[in-house]
Amino acid sequence: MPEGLEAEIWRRACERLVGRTLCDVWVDERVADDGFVDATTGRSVESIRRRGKIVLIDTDGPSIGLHFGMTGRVEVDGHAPIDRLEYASGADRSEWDRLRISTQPAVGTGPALRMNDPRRLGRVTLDPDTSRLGPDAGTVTAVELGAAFEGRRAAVKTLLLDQAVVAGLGNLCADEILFWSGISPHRHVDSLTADDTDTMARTCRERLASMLAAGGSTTGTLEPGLRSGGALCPLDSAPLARSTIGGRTAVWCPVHQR
DNA sequence: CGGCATGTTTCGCC
DNA sequence: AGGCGAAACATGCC
Repeated sequence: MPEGLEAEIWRRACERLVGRTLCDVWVDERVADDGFVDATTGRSVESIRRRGKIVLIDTDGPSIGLHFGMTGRVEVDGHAPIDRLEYASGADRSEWDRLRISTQPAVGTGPALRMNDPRRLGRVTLDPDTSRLGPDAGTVTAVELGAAFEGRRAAVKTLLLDQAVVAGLGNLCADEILFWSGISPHRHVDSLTADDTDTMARTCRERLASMLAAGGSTTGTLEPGLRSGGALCPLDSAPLARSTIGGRTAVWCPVHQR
């Protein structure tokens, strides 16, 4: 699940931690920065932010960075804002827990913040470096997108997934943006017109807002059920195409995406 | 068993 | 020098 939209859903859930003190911190040391427990225990939570796909929990000490990899998810006060992970195990085993933090005051039993990640590609960091992230996909402007593409030649799909170009897009949202922009994922950015980048930036803002309201990156028109093969384009009923671009599977409509 | 999965980093090759 | 593609990482599921 974890694209920028899921990070935003979890950021909102984490806001209820503001004002509390972190009193009991446990972390899987294989996914955390050295000294994480000592640096965070006893700190109080001041604010929650998000940059791209990273949730930042600001304390009166360091900021905690949560990155979710492919299968990470979060529970706050025992509540999971997103309970079913696409392309991940439906199980929820405690041995896959990577972070557990109890707070004072506590709400209910169990940890106030819990991150569970079967595949262990997620990371828990101290003061994560977000300086290389591009503009957020949810608010990106045509000017910003044009500037980010300047001097680049790679396939547009590859650049949309590059967090230094635009921050927050994952494989599903990138395909969704291209689908509604009418642009093939194979197009190289040096062939895009000003109209193309304008359409893409506007589509980013509109579709991401709509998908966030609907529940995240699986709620697009190009929903996961259409990605397996043999599905038809919801716009013109042409068979959808699949190919590998930038190491990821792209799904698109060869008829209306050019 | 082989292949694939909402992600990032690293390593060579231009 | 820096962009680019493939491989690596780690684990579960179909």
